[in-house]
Amino acid sequence: MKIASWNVNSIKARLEHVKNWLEKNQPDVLMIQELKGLEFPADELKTIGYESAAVPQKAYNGVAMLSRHPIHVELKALPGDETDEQARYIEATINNLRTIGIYAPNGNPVDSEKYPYKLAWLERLKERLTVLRQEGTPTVIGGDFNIIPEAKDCYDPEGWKNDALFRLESRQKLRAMLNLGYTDAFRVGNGQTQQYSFWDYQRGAWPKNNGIRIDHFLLSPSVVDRLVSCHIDAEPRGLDKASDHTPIIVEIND
DNA sequence: ATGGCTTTATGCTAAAGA
Repeated sequence: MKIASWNVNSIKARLEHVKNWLEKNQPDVLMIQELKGLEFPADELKTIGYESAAVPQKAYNGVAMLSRHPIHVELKALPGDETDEQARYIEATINNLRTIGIYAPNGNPVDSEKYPYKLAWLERLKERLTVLRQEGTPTVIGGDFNIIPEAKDCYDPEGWKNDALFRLESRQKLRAMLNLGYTDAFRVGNGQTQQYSFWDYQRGAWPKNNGIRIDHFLLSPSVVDRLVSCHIDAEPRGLDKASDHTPIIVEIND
């Protein structure tokens, strides 16, 4: 089973890229982040073989789950705060596997209310993952975590040390989730390699390879045992009118 | 350079992203 995640930075602007990538790579599941609008092209995706479930929001955020298999939606919001209206979470069951797609808050600037919102959101995510671990539910959680796990995941760790994506509090939230028993799938088979999933549109970040690794897959223990591979496909970042993120793909045995 | 691109909004400038 091949599961992918991609922050597309507007599904409307990136639909052709997404369709082309799906037809070439044929994943069983694609988690999409940053739909950036209320319209979702479910019919068009259906014509190329993908069911979909979307949690859209006007102008900002928005996540979706695409699958070649039936999707049973479990949750369309992250539990723990009824007042949170930002579309950042979708949880489903596909092929007896719990699949969760997330778009974690950015959190910048760190002296604004956005940073405590980010940390509180990540704490709620940790609480949800705790429940799933206690249940023993086989789980794959993927998406844009907006967290740089370690220095080797950033082209300039010193320059990023006070950014919300690399601040110690943000990294501690990710580590707390790993400490529940989840595994960063990318680091299982890629050793100490420096690979990135995001390159800024500005300052020639892509041609200079000034990237950061912020899109991740976390696997519960029984799913790690089935892990075949996890890789980042940088090719779509080089396309004309590209998203600033590129897909990450995890493959697990059936 | 507290933002050099890119996208959405019923726009003609602002907000958000990371």
